[in-house]
Amino acid sequence: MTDYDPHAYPPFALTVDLVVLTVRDGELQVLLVRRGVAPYQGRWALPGGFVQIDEDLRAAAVRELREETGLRLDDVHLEQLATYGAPRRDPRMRVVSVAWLVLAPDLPSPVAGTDASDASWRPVDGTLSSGRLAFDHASILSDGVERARAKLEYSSLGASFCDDKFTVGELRAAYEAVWGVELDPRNFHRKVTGTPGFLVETGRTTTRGGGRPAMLYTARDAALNPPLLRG
Amino acid sequence: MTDYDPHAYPPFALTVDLVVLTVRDGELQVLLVRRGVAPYQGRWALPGGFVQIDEDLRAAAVRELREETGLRLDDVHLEQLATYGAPRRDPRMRVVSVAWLVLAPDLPSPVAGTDASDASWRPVDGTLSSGRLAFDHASILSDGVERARAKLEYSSLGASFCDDKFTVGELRAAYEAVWGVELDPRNFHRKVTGTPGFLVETGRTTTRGGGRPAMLYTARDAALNPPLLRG
DNA sequence: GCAAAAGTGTTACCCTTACACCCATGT
DNA sequence: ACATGGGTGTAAGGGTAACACTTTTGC
Repeated sequence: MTDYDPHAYPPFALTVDLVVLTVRDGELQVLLVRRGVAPYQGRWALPGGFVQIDEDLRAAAVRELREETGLRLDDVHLEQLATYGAPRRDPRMRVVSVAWLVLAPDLPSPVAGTDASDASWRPVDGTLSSGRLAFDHASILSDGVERARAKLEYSSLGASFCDDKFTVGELRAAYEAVWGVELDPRNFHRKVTGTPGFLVETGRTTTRGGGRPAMLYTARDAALNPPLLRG
Repeated sequence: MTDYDPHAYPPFALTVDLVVLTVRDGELQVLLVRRGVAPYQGRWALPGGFVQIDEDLRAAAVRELREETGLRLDDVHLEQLATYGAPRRDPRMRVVSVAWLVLAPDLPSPVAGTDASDASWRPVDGTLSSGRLAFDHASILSDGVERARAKLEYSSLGASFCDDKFTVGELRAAYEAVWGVELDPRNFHRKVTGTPGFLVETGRTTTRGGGRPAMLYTARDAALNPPLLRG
């Protein structure tokens, strides 16, 4: 960082944009809002908004997540994706946007408590191929999907697409939707249950989905992340 | 992105910071500049500077790379790392910084054409353990090193630490320095030469380093990236 | 009983690892 | 001749992929 004249630095507008991914109806979907004003009026866009001047970047992402999607941080995985700042990406003024990747389970009440006038889940494939998103959001979405696909290979993030308690079959369905492939149920089961630190048995089983009762798992061992002090 | 009042958005100062890594003397080193003014006067910091109001983010990183380190984009690998924007990360005002990761070969003229008053290569290990970098630059450096170590596992980026033409032994030395491990020369050779699209033989050999002449390779096949139109 | 999904066993294959061994140069 | 690093051969072990088979439910 170099010296500077505190009265002469150029001012930038700063936003956060959210790539909120989930698995619905067996396919990867993204949460989009419809723009009510120009530019790109009527077009679909990623949810997002301006960062407040005393607000942490992650806090801004969490706030927009709550305001525009009704999701809470406890429910989802949130990580920084990248920052987009081409000079003309917003035709009105210089806006730099820090994009965040959110992986969310399929929610019982889709997009509850939404701030935006019109928000809905849309299939990622059709959205990207139609090329009709506002601003550079198609590029951001593409990067987010690529990141999600890559991270599922070397992390336990796939569980972020599942509910609190889930079966191995439900987890496999999430992977199949994100990657667009079919996985062998037997080998997938052995792999995820055999990887230490990935799944934790709850001791409970379920028959939702039919067939033989399946063990329910959680993604992390709650005992390893105790709720701070307990008394 | 939501609606906004174009006269009411909060203004942010925007900088780029560079994590420039190289391998020197068999260890991973980072390029640091010494701050001449408060705050953190006299402390080491990452090179960087303000983004101009009509400048692309990557262009700002490339400009700072040239101004502060004398490196050209042709010589190095450059990728966005992450964006840091904690409200008090700069005690004077709200500054958000887009950090970039640069992987550079060990240069014959170290840090030529430097803009900063005092710049030098410093071992990463000692720098991180001393905890004396300005601002949140220790955190940025730590993230950059982690990214570099991770990417070497599933990409051919290790060659970014080598000169234009290099031997398998030189490439192995780069991996050993970044990871801090010893690799079996025989198996390493088989692996990198056997991975399609990683190395391209030049047909030339060298005896620098002693021993039997070693084949010289380049990282990419120039024929696959033709200089646009040629005829 | 039958369909459906869960879960186990088994085997072939591939990639990694460890290390014996040979090659081609400088001194 | 010898040291030095380059490069090949080979065999053991671990993980993956393919698939036969058993288990336990709902209907």
